[in-house]
Amino acid sequence: MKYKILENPNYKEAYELIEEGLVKKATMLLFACCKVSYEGRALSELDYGERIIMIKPDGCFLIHQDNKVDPVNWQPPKSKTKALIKDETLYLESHRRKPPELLEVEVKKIHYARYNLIEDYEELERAGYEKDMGDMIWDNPHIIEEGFRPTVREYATEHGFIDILGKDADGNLMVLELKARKAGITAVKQIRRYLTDFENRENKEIRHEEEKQKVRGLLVAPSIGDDALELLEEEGIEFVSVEPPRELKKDKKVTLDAFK
Amino acid sequence: MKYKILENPNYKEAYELIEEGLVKKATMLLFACCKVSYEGRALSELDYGERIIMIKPDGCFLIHQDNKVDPVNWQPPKSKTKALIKDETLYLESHRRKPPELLEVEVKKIHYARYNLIEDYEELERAGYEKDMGDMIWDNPHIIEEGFRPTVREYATEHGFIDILGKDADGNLMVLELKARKAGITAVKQIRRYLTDFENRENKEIRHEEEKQKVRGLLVAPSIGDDALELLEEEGIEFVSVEPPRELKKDKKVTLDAFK
DNA sequence: GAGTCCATTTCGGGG
DNA sequence: CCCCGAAGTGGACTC
Repeated sequence: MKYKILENPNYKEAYELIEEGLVKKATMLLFACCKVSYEGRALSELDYGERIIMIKPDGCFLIHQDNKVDPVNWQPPKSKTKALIKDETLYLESHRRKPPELLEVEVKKIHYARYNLIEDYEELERAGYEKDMGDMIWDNPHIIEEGFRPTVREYATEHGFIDILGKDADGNLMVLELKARKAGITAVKQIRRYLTDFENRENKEIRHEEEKQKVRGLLVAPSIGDDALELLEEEGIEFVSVEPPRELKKDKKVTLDAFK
Repeated sequence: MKYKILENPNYKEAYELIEEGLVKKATMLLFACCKVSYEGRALSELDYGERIIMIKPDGCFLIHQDNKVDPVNWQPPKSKTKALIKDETLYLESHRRKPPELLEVEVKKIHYARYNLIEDYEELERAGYEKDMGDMIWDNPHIIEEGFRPTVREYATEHGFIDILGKDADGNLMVLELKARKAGITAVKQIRRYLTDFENRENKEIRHEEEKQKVRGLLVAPSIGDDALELLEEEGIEFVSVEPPRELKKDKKVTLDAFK
């Protein structure tokens, strides 16, 4: 059987449904009045109230209140769920090994319980992220400026990775920091630190070869905040406005499929 | 009526339940085969598959696949949900004004729909966070060392806020950075920047008054990573091991209630 | 396994 | 309203 549903089951019926759902690696949905305690990376208690509990076949355990996007308590994938009865009361436990974390649910009244073997073979197609911007600029460097030639992506410095490193038409080094959303002051500081690192390295390794080579810092983002703009100008860093690409791979596939 | 439940409703019945649930500001739970598209801060598409949809009275709209803690698509609180029928098909839309974001769900088959007016008046009680650590140290400064006197919390510097500022028994300034979890290299760098800021200010404003006053940087965390420890020793910053307090306010309340 | 960084981060607090 | 920073961040990717 691919699913089972119970309305207002008693604790024993609910227990059996949950055990069955766990064995079948089904997705479970409970609506119940419960009390929750968590101990692990932190510690929490939640007194009795009606909540929605979701248990997924990957081991996720979610408890949702009637507000917020995030669950009030949860366990991540690969956690082990157990159901048990003690003193005529149903308890649920979700246990994580590393780091050790335990979520305990005391179920006072269960209004609804179901499990389903869910059929979903699709994955989310996304666009408009920093990585997409990087891809686009790598393939179309003229977006930044004519003559720009990107050479390295994710170039490692002491303080982190430079998104794109390259040279301009005059052979000057260019350090590009990409942001898919409005850039803030932190992004400017980030570039400044990269530049410092890079210029230090410059002085040590390359300066003697190409004395007049400059290092240009560029912040590439759809827009920039006022305070960030101020700091950027002080620091002599440049800003280039680029929108993150809003094209799904699926759309590209369609184009490619046209050749078949 | 405080709830309504439908098994395998047709698109029209489901539509009516959802409309009713929206009017009553109920919490809704749908299990349906659907296709999802999102456009807003980013862009995404998700082809047909069975998912769990949760609509909360605060305007949250969640779509969960059968894995992961996070929903595959969502809208935050205060979003406006609409249901509509077009070509004998049920559509759900969740719209956010600022920033403009739209989530569209085309419902191919609805297996289950319910709404409930949820009764939950409890809030999560938590402990073991950075703020709790700050409270504890503020109230019990000897945890750091004998003679330590905290003076300011969240002291503003150019690069951010110093968690706790104070003086030691000899009158030296102490800059405390708190971490509720294992401290990494970033925490050490953070302190180093605070110290730089602070010493600059020192030189300008205070140095002439108290020439021999030192500034001590302290990283306060339950533990520290190897690489972070190395940098910390190089920088002459001190490490103090403190576990975040694991006591819930409720426990304190119980103590207080004993006086009534 | 640990470290690093992005995210439609979410969420809460302060100005 | 925006800005800032913590979070049981989660999740993907690299080493």
